[in-house]
Amino acid sequence: MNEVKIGPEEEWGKSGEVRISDLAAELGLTKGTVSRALNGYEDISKKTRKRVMEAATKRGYVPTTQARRLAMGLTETIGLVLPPMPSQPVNTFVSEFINSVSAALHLHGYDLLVHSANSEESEVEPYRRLVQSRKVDGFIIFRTNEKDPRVNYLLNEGFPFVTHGRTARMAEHDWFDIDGEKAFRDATSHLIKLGHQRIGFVGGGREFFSAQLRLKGFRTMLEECCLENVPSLEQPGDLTGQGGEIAAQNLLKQTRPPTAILCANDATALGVMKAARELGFNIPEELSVIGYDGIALGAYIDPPLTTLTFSIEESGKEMVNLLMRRLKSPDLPVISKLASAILKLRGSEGPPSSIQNKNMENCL
Amino acid sequence: MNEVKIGPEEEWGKSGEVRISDLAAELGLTKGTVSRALNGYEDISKKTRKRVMEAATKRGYVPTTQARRLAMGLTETIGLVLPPMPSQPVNTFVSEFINSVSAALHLHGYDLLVHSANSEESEVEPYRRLVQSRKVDGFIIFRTNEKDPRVNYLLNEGFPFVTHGRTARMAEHDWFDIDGEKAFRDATSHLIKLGHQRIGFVGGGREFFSAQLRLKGFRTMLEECCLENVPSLEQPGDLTGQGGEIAAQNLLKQTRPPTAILCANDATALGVMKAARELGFNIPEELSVIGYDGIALGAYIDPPLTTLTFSIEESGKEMVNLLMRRLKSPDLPVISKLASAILKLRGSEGPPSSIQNKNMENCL
DNA sequence: TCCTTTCTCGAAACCAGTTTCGAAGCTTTG
DNA sequence: CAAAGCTTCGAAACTGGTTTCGAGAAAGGA
Repeated sequence: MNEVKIGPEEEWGKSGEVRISDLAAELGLTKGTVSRALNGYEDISKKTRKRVMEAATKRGYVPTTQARRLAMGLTETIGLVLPPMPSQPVNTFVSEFINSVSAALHLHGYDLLVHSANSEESEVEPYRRLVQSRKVDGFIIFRTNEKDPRVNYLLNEGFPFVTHGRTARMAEHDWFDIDGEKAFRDATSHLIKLGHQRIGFVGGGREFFSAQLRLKGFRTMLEECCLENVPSLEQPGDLTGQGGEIAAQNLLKQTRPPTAILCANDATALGVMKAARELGFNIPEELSVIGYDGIALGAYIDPPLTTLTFSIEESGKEMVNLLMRRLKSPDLPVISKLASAILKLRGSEGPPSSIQNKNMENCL
Repeated sequence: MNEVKIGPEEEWGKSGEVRISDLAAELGLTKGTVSRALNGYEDISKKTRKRVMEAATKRGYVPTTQARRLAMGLTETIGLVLPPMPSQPVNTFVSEFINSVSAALHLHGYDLLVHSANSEESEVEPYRRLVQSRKVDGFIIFRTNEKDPRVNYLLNEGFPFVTHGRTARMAEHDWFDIDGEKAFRDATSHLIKLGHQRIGFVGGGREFFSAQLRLKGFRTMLEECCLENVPSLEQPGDLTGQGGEIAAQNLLKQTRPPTAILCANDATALGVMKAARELGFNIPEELSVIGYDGIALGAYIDPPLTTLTFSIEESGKEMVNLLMRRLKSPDLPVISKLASAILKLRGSEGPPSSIQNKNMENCL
């Protein structure tokens, strides 16, 4: 019974050793009164409130989070499960994203619980565990697939979450995404205006919905400009540097190689540039390359990589906003937000060596 | 009073809606008995234990984490505060590290709470808040400074933590580090063996202890090989690409520019390479460059960046091991672990164009 | 002055678990 | 057959807070 412990002045140097009951005993009040005084209830006299707050400050009293959350029935924690990392991670999206999400959550009094996926178990298993043990109130999901088991599971549970990226069921959940389709229309258009007519695309694999949308943007713009869509110029890719290398070899060894290659991400673009160098293609004179992600490193290579970039910080903020809204009012209609990427010209693209844009004039 | 609710078979589809009291009521037992049965206490008959466990499985009962942790007086959570990000982050250390730490913690039943530092407040503030609100049992700290306020605060509080990197008070806390001094001795030695005699160093600023140790390794090896330590060849740097550019300009515009530059990290090295290109230095023929960090991207640039690399996964695991040991037995003596980096030759270094290694023979 | 209203706080329930203690009931022993 | 010892479980306290309810005191109105 330490409720009665009003001993002599002990050292209160160490943080977090004062309980609400200690404070109450010291002030001759009950726990409930102290709690209400600190939480701004109206039924506490000004005098008492002041007395309580001063004592709390003096003693460095901070309520124990676990207890508060248990009593209030919430976790104030958002879960983020890291998808399995590529063995050679190239971009800093994840850390920037975590940073931004964490900062935004903090403004709302929420914590970020980061969990790593174990590649040996099902993709949804970490989510299931976090839901069942009630460790989190909601999830931030990124790198969505078109058919995403995580999304299916959480929708089925009725558990709050927001995705970075669209899914087949995007009408049923809040999401934030970058308009990759428009981004690739822009990039394709830029290349066509430079005079390119044979443009390759690398990386439209089935893995990620976003990569498919980028491919779609590419195709759309080709069509709009009356350029033929050559299947052999579309190479799948696993969104890694190595995948880019292989795809570039397939493209550049063709009888009529493309004069420009669009890549679904920067890692791929780096692989493409490497393979191009090895095959003797000068960039950008003989081959233009454009990536997607806006990695900072792209500015330091030779030539600097032209890329599509977007604000990761904004992504994180927006997603947190969507999620907070959902937590406050679970029954609100689903909303989504589409942000745009901008083409950052750095030098890895230029007009093709031999400009022959007769077709274009016919069309436009 | 849902203790008595033994209604007809309802759907138990949604996860986490069964409380221990529901289970107890259904079985005609008390909460305490059910709890003891599930937690392997000896004073429960085999029959009862089996009955309880089967019911728990059938109903999908999973104890509520918050309640369990409150009752047991622990948080089972480790805090990791992200230092302010460089505006142009280049390396993927943070995400890989988080991934590895999180996975390792999970094996011990611990969660990872990731917090971002707010640049407007003191560096220790996030730590103070997490300690006071008792949200974590310990910390993982990385990117230490020699005099590190975070370390000072936690040591003063007697709060458990492990650092990635050494500090001035390393004798007082557990730490893990990469032997950067040895790494740079190796790298310097490698350059000297190739014939370099004027070697520059970029990035030994005061910010990070580790960068100082790298500089120390560089100096030590110069001395061992009887090479003069030329102050103008040591350029400070802020460990960013831009810092590397500026430093390289300072080095390469000198009357007698170095034939090789060692960089305290890869971001710096990329900046150095960029500046060198712009000043017309061919790499590696006219200038060798070596970095530190082993970023995957280094393999894709031209020439591929030679760098010092280490296992981030091992770092994470080891740090978690150290921290778990500390949490179990707070009074054990401080221990530390030093891992080594290996020189990954990729092509950005080679013999200097004009070899003149007369001095070396004198010495060795 | 007495009754009603308002202010202020204590008491107790509650969140969902864990753990200690003691008391039945059964078995073993002398 | 009684005393002693086990086995097994219920009861209750405990973790550290929050919140509801109601009672006593002070203030206001008739």
